[in-house]
Amino acid sequence: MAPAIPGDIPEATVARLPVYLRALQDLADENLGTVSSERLAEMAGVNAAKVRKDLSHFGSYGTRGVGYDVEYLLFQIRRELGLTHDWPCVIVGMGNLGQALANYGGFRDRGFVVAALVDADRAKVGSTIAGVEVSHLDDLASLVRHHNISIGVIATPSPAAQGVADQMIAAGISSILNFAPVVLSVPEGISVRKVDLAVELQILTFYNERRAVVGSAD
Amino acid sequence: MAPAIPGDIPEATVARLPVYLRALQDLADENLGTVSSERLAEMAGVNAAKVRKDLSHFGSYGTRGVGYDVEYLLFQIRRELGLTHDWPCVIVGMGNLGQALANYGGFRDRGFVVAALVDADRAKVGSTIAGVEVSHLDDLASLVRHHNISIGVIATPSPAAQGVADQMIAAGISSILNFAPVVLSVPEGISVRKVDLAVELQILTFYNERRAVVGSAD
DNA sequence: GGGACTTTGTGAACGGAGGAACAAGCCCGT
DNA sequence: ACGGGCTTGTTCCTCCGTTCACAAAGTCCC
Ligand SMILES: NC(=O)c1ccc[n+]([C@@H]2O[C@H](COP(=O)([O-])OP(=O)(O)OC[C@H]3O[C@@H](n4cnc5c(N)ncnc54)[C@H](O)[C@@H]3O)[C@@H](O)[C@H]2O)c1
Ligand SMILES: NC(=O)c1ccc[n+]([C@@H]2O[C@H](COP(=O)([O-])OP(=O)(O)OC[C@H]3O[C@@H](n4cnc5c(N)ncnc54)[C@H](O)[C@@H]3O)[C@@H](O)[C@H]2O)c1
Repeated sequence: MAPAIPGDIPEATVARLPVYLRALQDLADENLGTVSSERLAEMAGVNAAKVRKDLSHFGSYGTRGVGYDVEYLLFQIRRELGLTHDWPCVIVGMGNLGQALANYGGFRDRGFVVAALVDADRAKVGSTIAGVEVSHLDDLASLVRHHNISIGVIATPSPAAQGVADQMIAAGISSILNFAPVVLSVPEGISVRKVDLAVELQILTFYNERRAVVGSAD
Repeated sequence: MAPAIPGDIPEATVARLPVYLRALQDLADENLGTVSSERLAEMAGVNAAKVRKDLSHFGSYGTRGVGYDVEYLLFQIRRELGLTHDWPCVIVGMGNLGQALANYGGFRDRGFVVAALVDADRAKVGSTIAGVEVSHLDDLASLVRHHNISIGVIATPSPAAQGVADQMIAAGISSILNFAPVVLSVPEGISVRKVDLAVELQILTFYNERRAVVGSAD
């Protein structure tokens, strides 16, 4: 899961940058010129010192006594995250989840363009979802090359996930977002992030159960 | 995001239990009687020592020289996670994502029963999704009481999320899984977990961009 | 029954992340 | 020009989590 050696930015910091980014976009929408680390921290749901330390990894973007320039900080974080250009993506597996993802406008808004949709089921190939035609898995490599895709989203059933990942990597994809509840094995240099909803729910039940026990002990 | 004081189990351990659980279920399906920490670690994608230390928090469930009894360990982890009984859930917001979630069989399989579906749009209320009738948001409290729901899933647009969360909490829900890209503020004692796909993608682009820079420097 | 082998459970070292606190630096009003 | 008041950038300390390494404990086979 942990991507190889990232440089010198702590992984925890990287994971927070998108949260700061979203908060800053809200501030920009309200035409706020500057923001203090305290306010930004509150919006992001973290500690103010953490915000300052995170941002200091990239240089001194703030002004003492004033705060951070919203627009400038937005630009810097976007640059750090590589969001200065769009990222073409391919979604593999156009079932329940794949279709919901394809129809979701929130990706496009943030610079993630659904360039291709892929399924192994010939019955689905040829149909159009969210304005994009569904291609067959066999064409994955040529789609990746043609659209210069570097991000792959896996929304297939679990048993197919590893095979799809292998094909993605063979085609040149280096970043994978995996929704199938399996641990993918990938070579060095490939980033994988996994979203597993059942895991999230199970973590919730752990604390729920604990609370019940502790609560009844009062 | 971090749930209050959980007892004495490290948060990181809790987050790994569901992963072990899934691996153990696979082993049980193959009729494997015992498993070593090393094999389990490999399946879960973690370090073997970590597996042993995690499991040791709950007592000595293994046998030296042999490993862990798969069935017994399954039972213990299920018990720890509070998965000995089903958990009724409510999904609020039956758009793209909400419908995909409602139709997803993987929840039911893991003991999460979609007991109620809710939307604010009167045009959607009354329709049936995955065998469950969609109710109006106004009926949330009575649904929660009637079905004894303790888990709420938020799949509404961002601006509605905080309001929905407040209503859930007022109705007695104590665990929330939030898909809207906002930081929810909730009182002490309420667990919230957030799934933000755009954040995941942005983390991937960070490392992708870095790799490109490092790669070209070779 | 005993010795070799396997694997757990845990003590200790290590590294990274979080938070408090403060000096340095900047703005503004006078 | 200068002092008062903010807010950053950073230092230091602490804590949590990871990993190594090994003794304890059990199995298996002869
Ligand atoms: N739907 C959800 O809300 C949800 C939630 C959590 C996790 N997931 C996970 O996401 C994955 C997809 O879920 P779903 O509900 O969309 O399933 P689904 O069965 O509705 O869709 C799966 C799709 O993948 C296609 N497919 C199968 N093998 C393929 C292959 N080798 N290459 C390309 N496409 C292939 C199928 O034709 C089908 O269209 C599953 O792993 C599931 O566990 C889904
Ligand atoms: N669709 C995806 O793949 C996806 C991916 C990532 C994140 N999200 C997030 O999930 C959320 C839902 O996305 P979507 O694509 O399903 O949106 P959508 O617009 O398709 O659906 C939203 C639904 O919520 C209902 N709703 C609005 N206000 C409500 C309220 N106060 N109470 C109850 N219901 C209400 C609407 O009637 C609608 O049915 C959004 O916050 C989105 O950012 C979605």
